[in-house]
Amino acid sequence: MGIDDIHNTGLCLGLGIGCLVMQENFLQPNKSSLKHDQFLPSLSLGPSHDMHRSFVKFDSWKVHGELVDLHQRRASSLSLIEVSSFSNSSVKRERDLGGEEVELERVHSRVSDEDEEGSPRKKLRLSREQSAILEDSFKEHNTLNPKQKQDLAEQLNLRPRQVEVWFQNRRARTKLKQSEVDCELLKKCCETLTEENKRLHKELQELKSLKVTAYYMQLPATTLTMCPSCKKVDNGGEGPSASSTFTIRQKSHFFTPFTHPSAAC
DNA sequence: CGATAGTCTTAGTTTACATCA
DNA sequence: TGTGATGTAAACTAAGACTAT
Repeated sequence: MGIDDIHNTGLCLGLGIGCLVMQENFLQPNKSSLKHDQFLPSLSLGPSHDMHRSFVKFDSWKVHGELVDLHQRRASSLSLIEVSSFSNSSVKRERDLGGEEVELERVHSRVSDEDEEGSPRKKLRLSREQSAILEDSFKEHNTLNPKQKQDLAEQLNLRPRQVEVWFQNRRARTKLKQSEVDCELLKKCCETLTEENKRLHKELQELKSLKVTAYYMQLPATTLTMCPSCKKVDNGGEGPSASSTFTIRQKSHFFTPFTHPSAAC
């Protein structure tokens, strides 16, 4: 049973609201307390990164000062940060937040493929310390402004380009993980709907057989509106048109009462 | 107000390295 | 111990959005 089948159940609206409520709660977190490593489940199928993107952009500007402190503290506790750069780079000037220019290393793709000897690039493996500091930084904000990038690169003995790439890949991994979580939620939602659909089909069959029995026994139509939960009989129906009376009452009376029988009576 | 260049991000891909059967 | 398959992560590319000039 796929997602398309959910729409075919004819029941997805009611249960879908449950999902939407859940989604709404997930998508409206208290943003100021949201941690980047605690991603909230979401059933959103559309592109949802725009809101998140604008949020993290704001966040990265806001906490810049704290970030530097955090990293300085962390680095001071480490005995050694390995030097892990392999490739050449060209130098370019990038504008900082305030418009002042900061000299940054700028790596152009093909240049970085070769080291000084012109041999093919060696693949960098970040040390544990480097990874830990990058993770800490990512928890603070998952994007970097040029100044933050430069500071982090200096602290880690990496090129700014390497820091930038690490953040790009880290964001991609986070997104992938979140997709997996979303997928699991959708699966569970689908299973729930399938069960509900089966149950309702079964009830429908029972009601249909009850109706046929009543017709052949020539019982009054009002008998058919008896609630199966509380056994009360609704006397409101009148006239010989047993089937139409029953149909209308079935929809209004029997749909929710199975989950909340007392509320129906 | 439209054109252009520069920057940044994402999605997808390639590639080097580590691990395991 | 050597080797191929596989997974992971660093690095790259292309395209689109946005902004400043």
